Amino acid sequence: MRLKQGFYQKDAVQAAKDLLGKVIVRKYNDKTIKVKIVETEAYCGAEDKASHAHNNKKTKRTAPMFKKGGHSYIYLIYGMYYCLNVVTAAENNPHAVLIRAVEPLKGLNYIKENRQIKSSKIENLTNGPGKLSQALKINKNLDGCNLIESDFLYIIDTETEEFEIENSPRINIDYAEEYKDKKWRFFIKNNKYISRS
DNA sequence: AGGAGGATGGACT
DNA sequence: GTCCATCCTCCTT
Repeated sequence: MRLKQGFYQKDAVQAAKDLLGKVIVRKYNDKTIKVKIVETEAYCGAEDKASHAHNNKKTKRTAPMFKKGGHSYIYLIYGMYYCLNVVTAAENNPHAVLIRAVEPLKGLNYIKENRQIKSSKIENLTNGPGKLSQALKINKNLDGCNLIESDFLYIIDTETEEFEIENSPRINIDYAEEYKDKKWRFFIKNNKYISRS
């Protein structure tokens, strides 16, 4: 079942944990890809120095973070890769969850098609934020889209096996001063598709 | 198993 | 001009 508006009306830390095990559905050109979320990071409102929306900084790029929970926030990083975030909490409270790694469930052939790499290891296809965006053909066109209504990108809840959640500091946010040690990265314990241990 | 180097572009000072 | 919520390949231990 598709996650509804209510699911997203919570702070990013809670949402980052709740999103683990949920399934992202991506459709384009009559193709369907499904992947399970196995690793996330929470970026928490105006106080969080790691967040693009620190001090409520609202620009063309960060505007989607200020939307009501349940929208996407997609930005270009290092000139080459896109990162997919799920906006949470209330309108004008810029919380978002970065999807850092996913596990392929359906459409593996399409994922391989979208990811041209030498390595043939399945784990290397979607175990990082830039990788999974490439695998799912995620780009600026999907920035700010409504995950409750979109036919191209949304998240569903399915029967999943029990799992344990581990946490750690977030990746590559050395600039965030006292916020860089917050353990706001969450991942499924022992899952082989996480970006790093 | 881990580091160097490069690719590449938008946002911001 | 500098900084990035990154990744890939090739190289040395």
